[in-house]
Amino acid sequence: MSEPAPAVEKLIGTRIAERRAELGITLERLAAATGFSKGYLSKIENSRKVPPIGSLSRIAAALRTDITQLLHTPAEAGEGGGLSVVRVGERRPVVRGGTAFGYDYVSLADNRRGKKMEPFLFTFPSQIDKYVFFEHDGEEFMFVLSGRVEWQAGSRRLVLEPGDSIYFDARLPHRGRALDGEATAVVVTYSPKPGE
Amino acid sequence: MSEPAPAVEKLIGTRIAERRAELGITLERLAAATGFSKGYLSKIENSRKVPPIGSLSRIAAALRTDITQLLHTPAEAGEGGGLSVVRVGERRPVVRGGTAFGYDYVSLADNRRGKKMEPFLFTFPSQIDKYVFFEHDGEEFMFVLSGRVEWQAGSRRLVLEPGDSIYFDARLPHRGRALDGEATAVVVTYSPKPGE
DNA sequence: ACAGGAAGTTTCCCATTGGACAATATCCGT
DNA sequence: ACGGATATTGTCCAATGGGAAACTTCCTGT
Repeated sequence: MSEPAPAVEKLIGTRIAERRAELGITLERLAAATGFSKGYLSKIENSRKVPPIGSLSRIAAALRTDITQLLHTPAEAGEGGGLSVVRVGERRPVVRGGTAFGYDYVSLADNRRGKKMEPFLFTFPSQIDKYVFFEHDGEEFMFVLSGRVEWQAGSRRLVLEPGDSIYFDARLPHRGRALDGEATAVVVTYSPKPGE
Repeated sequence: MSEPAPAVEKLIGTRIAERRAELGITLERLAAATGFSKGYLSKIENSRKVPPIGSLSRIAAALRTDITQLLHTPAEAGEGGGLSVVRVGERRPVVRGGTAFGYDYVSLADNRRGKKMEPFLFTFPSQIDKYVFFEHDGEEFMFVLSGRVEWQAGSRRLVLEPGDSIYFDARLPHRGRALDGEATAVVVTYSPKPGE
């Protein structure tokens, strides 16, 4: 039986070793910090043992890193993936939602999975069908390109002019509309969930 | 010894269950896809068992997710403002870096911790001191406001005009410069690390 | 050159755990 | 109530996490 073994696990050891080198600390010090024996840690770094999640978490903490850093995806998403360009003329209106809530917006990146941020070009029309609040996990950034936008987030209500930007926790109920005529803005959202 | 144990592991099960619900597939189908028994998977979802990294990786693959998604530490810190506005006139040049590399850029959000995205207003000058590549963890989004920018990411080199945008894996070595005169762009970076 | 040591590796071993299997429980629709 | 799906739980053996300590290198001083 062949082991195709893309083996995320093989990398963990190297990552830990690299990180420890960065910090310039010895195996023994790491052992003291984590509570593991230096022998065990050595085996881990050389990929002879794979720690369970809990242990890896302790190690990550001792190395002042996040556990996800140590698990960093193997194949560096290389060509094809990794990059997406959207030209002015190539913008495609977002399928889901679209103009549904009275806003027009187009996606500024293709829909490849694993993306951490979701960029949109928003157009606030002069009239909005349903002026409702949005409230979702994650964080949101908006940069006003043109027009004036009245923005409400939480208890605050403010008017944003071109060039103004705002960053907020998307769990705050928020909504916005153009004050006179139309307004456009670049909006980037971050969402902890995979997406979809 | 008491176990303070914030236990990242408790969350894994829930994450998997949620993700499986999203996909609308049954335990049995997941069992078939992963090669594990449905009984075992059930225990995992209920946090009665914690899978080792390799197994978790297989599960993540079957759920068409990344392993890091399943381990992602939950929402930390809620309030404390949750909102920050930067007016056109109030932009402050970023301290670290600043014009160091030949680029001018100002932060478009204050430096509160825990922020997931980091928005900047970039100005590409006509002359750049050191035209070096950047390469860091995370992802990056750029929306060109004015001027023409020659951008290189990985092996690709392209010219972006106002309104064009690009999204890419920041591990790809990347750099950019204004083609004629000056150029400005909104740049938003996402970095998996807490900070620094 | 040799003695001391610090950092890292490997061997040996056992207590713990991963994970299959089958039985049981829960939730439908008819 | 009965059947058929899906989910949970108890049992149990093989696999593994992980410690203790011996064994390497590679210094640095005398």
